[in-house]
Amino acid sequence: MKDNTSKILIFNDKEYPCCTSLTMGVIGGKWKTVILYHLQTTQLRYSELRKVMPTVTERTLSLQLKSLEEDGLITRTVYTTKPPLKVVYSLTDFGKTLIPVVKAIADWGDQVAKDVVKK
Amino acid sequence: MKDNTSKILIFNDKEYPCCTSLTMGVIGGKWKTVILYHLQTTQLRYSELRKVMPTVTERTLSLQLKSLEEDGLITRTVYTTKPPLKVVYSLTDFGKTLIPVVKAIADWGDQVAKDVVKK
DNA sequence: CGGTATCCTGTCCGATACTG
DNA sequence: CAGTATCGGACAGGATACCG
Repeated sequence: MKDNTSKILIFNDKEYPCCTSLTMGVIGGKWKTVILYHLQTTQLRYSELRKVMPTVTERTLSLQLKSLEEDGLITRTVYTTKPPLKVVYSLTDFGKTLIPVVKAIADWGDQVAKDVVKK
Repeated sequence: MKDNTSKILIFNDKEYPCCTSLTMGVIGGKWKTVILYHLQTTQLRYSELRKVMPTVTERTLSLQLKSLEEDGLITRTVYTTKPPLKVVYSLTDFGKTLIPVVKAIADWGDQVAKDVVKK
């Protein structure tokens, strides 16, 4: 029997034509996997994220963090009421389900890279 | 001892600040993982790729295929000299090293998706 | 300290028409 | 059959300055 239908996948009200494009919709973009990579084993403050990702702008980092939070992958916790603020980001349980994916992505990048040390 | 240097990763003459961003630079974008996903187990003709990816435009499919070919992940083989042409795309050995990554991405997408069948 | 606001740029990608 | 040419829109992301 011929199947003239096509299956659409849905996550957070967005439609995707393929399971891989769904995942890429969530962790795609230039910086999201980098953030998740650094949060794999430890929580980090905003300023610590900036240190390990020196080439991202504040605006972009802020937007990407907000997007990851909206998708339920990370949590933002504020530890002070008055400035100086202490804000910490960490993976949620749902975010932790992405660790195998992030590891696979990181490992492949490691293996194929020629690395160069810059001052 | 303090390390004031930062490591830059290089692949195909492009620089990346992190092993994950390198991989995303290669398989990022809206369609590349979808193409690799469909080529995992079998080679496909151009028209067959169009059939399994009905929502991508010809232009974009063509560009993404060329990009994947330039990065050495797929090969393009022409089987005829006169029209109608027969062109087949398949993973290279190097492209096959990405299969675990594509699988991890696809599996996660599968697990979190709610799927809907559309006419 | 941990962000926003504003502005601007590049690039990705879709629509459509045409070709070897 | 398997693409390319041309055009244009949307949006991701950078630069910089400022705010609670």
